[in-house]
Amino acid sequence: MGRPALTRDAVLDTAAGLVKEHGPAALTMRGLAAELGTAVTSIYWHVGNRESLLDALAERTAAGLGEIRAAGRTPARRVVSVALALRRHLLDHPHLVAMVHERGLTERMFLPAQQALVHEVHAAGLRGARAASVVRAVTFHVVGHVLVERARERAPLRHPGEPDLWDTGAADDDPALARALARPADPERLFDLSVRALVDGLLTRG
Amino acid sequence: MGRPALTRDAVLDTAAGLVKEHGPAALTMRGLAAELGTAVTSIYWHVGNRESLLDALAERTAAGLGEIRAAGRTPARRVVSVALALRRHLLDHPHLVAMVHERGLTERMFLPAQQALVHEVHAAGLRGARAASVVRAVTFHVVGHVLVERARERAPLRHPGEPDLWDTGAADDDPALARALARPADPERLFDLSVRALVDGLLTRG
DNA sequence: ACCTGAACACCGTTCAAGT
DNA sequence: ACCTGAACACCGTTCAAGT
Repeated sequence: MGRPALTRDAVLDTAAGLVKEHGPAALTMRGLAAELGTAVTSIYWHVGNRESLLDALAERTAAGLGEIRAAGRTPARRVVSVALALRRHLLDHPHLVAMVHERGLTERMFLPAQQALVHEVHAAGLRGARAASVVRAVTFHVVGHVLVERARERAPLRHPGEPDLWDTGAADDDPALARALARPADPERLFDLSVRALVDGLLTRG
Repeated sequence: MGRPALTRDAVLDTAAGLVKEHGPAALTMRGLAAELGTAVTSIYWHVGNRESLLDALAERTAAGLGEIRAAGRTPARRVVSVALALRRHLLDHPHLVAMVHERGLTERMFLPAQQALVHEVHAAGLRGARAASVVRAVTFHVVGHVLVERARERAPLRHPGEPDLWDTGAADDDPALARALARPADPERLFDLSVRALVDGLLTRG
């Protein structure tokens, strides 16, 4: 009767739930204790302090990214498909990924994806340090792009007068460009364009 | 005599100093008041609350990025040179830039750089929405790359057993690749490689 | 071994009161 | 118009005490 015994895993589970829903900033020790139905201080016995709780959570999340399968006919397309899948996954778990990222564990998290990329890059005829750089460049690009996207989402409402910085002759004689830059970017299309360009550039260089 | 009158600008100045040195998390209202030699509550009269103080600080920093000059002979090289300069600037002011980024003001901050990029992309013969996408892809890439770099710096000491995930046959028959991926990335070289590839890819596409 | 409440040193913020 | 101290509702963390 009463609550089931409090375990380290139970603490991590409900902590993960809170972070997934409201972000790491919303995870307080007292709130977590309330959710668990225990005293705050019990948590400390099981997981140390808040910092190591978040560390453990990040480890867990980093380990949770499963296999990623490439799709497409050419190596370039297959690499791009991995990048797209990776981006999808990151966007689907924004809070948890942010936590992993802040703790510098992103690289470990991406190990399965990197193995898939290695395979494709080999198929494209690259080997050794050269191939490694390509794999890394692609993962950096994906993570970076998603981070920038997410920052844009968080952006406050546009400040008055900002969009038309591009209208007022800043882009001299190219009104179509001015209009395009005055509009918010379409992250989906932008990502597609840039990974394709990046991968093409990486795979075709001497 | 005594302290010079407390002004909104004085508050922002010393707040900027604290953030620049120790990061936004280290900026407390009480600590700021102590630094200013006033009561905590005086700050509230001048800048509202902590959140709007950080907003104002971000605005300020975003406006502070000056002109960026391109260098090099071909348009591609000139675009790359802008990207390199941008990265330099971001790495030189990590805390302030993080603040701007978290508030989604990065795009505004990069307006001068984007204007330089527009010029070069025009020189490369691209116009309109196509040119706009190239400009955006490059800025996204730069910001994203720097964000990933900075996360890697923050990374804790490597966990035991992690580096050799690549040694133990994960990268089948390419030991040079395995060695390269087991080593930490060289961000300088990686950035150079990836912007060049990206810009090449973007400028040569039909 | 596990859980607890009390206590400490911090936060940001409000408010009534001063000049 | 500007500055103040007291007070409130929060934090994370430690510790002695319970079972």
